[in-house]
Amino acid sequence: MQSINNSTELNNTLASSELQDNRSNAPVIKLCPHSSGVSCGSCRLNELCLPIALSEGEMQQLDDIVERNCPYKKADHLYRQHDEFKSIFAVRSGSFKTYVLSSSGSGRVTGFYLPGEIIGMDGIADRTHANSAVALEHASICEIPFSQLESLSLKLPSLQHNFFSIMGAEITKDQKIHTILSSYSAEQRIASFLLGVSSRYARVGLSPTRFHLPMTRGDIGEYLGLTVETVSRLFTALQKKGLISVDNREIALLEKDELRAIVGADEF
Amino acid sequence: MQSINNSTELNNTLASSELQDNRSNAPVIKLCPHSSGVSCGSCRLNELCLPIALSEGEMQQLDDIVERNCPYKKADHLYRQHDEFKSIFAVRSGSFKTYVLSSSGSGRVTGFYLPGEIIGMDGIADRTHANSAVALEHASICEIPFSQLESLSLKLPSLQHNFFSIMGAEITKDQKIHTILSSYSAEQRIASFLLGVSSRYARVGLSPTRFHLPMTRGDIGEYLGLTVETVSRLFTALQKKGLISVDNREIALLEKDELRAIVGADEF
DNA sequence: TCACGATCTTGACATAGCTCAAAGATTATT
DNA sequence: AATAATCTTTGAGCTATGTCAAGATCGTGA
Repeated sequence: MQSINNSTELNNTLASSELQDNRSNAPVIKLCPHSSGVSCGSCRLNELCLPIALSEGEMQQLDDIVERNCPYKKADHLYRQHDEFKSIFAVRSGSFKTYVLSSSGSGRVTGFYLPGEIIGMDGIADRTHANSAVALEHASICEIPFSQLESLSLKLPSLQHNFFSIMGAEITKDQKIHTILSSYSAEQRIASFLLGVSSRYARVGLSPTRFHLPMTRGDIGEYLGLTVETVSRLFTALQKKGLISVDNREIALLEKDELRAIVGADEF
Repeated sequence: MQSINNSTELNNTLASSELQDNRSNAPVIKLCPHSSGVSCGSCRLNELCLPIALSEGEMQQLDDIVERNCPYKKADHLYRQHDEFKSIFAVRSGSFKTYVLSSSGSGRVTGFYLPGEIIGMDGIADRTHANSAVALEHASICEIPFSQLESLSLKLPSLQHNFFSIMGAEITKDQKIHTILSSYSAEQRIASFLLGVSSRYARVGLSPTRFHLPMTRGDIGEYLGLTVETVSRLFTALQKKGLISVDNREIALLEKDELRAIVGADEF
């Protein structure tokens, strides 16, 4: 079966320079040097990320505080619940989920993060992460130490403005999920979820109609307040209706308008 | 029946000076003068609001951009969905709810805002309010024009820091509701909601065990993803168990520990 | 390559919470 | 004070989704 995964494509494209650099540096001392040829200025995501509309000089100053870490592999944690909050992270490639462990053991997924999106803002208020964040696949990130971001934001009005916007977008997104969880049927939740992933892939230049889901059905269920079984059944049902095609985690949206109709217009 | 409402007390205390000023100014031109004797420095909420830890001089600069508006009466809108975003608002007294109108007519409540809390951050990202905000009772607010807040934040590091924290707290709060909606039973949602309201009243110095709910059962239901009937039944059930006492909207939490046990420890 | 664990699917059944309905209580309006 | 409108409670039955169970499939590491 031929893969229609385009998330992995992006992943490779963006992370390859680092991966190669690291592999060729024989003596393992510092695997992920700060200067691995990647900079905000050269990053294809820079128009979607923190540096939007920054001048060359401003971007350079931001570059100086960004730490570009080793690639993460599946199941590696970026941080864990209750860890001290130090940085926020921009996803460069791959994907992450955030989750909380309920006292009853079972975790609940609170978010998925794709390239160009920012993780870690749950720790800003009380300096402690309220979630854990874990890679869903090979992934790379840019780490931005928060105290330095604050200092730099005082000097660069555009940066402060961008960060306010990014936090505002997170708030708007979370409130939208609130509405979804409090009033949508299972079918509406799944349709809305697929359309949401679609537009987030579109944002980074990937296909909005054919994509790979990096998360399990179980993750999706936890995120949407449904069980694995319900998620699975609905994928099957939407496929039978001809609105999507499902091949394991490869999804194609065949009838976007009908999906939109399911969630009830005024969205997407 | 004697009222155990203490929200109204706070309401009166905080808003009285303005109310009186306005009534005594015969010619109705500008009902709510900027200088009505209230300032951040003299506000009893200043330790919970934007000015936390600001110096005298800094607070004065913040004061200069704050607009203290006419009191709002029940059902008055602060802003409506799709309105241009211009300001954020600090609740000085009374309470508000935010809601979205689904295309199918019925609204969904996305939040409740009590004294000392900030409304309007849903508009920061795309300069348009994603919610409507409406007063649940007589209420007064401080309006902070966002562009001026941004400018001032560049000059006052503590103010920038506070606002980042406030936005971060909103994000953390929204993610917690996500967990509640995606995994709690109706009884857990109600218990969690009551404990949440309790600690928010405690924060502003009111009783955490006896309080008035400014919202209807219907509002609570929309907020928690339940129907009015379920909310009503659960209030009755919790009262029968002796955990709370309910007299219309006057609530007393009789067994907080048992309520905490219902939601499952590690909260509140 | 094989085998094991994780993930996914499907079925049968159970139930929490929804819907519909109607009456009582509270609040707002005239 | 009377009336209307809104809000709240309670009951009875229904249904969407959860639970439990069993197989099928996929991916991974030996």
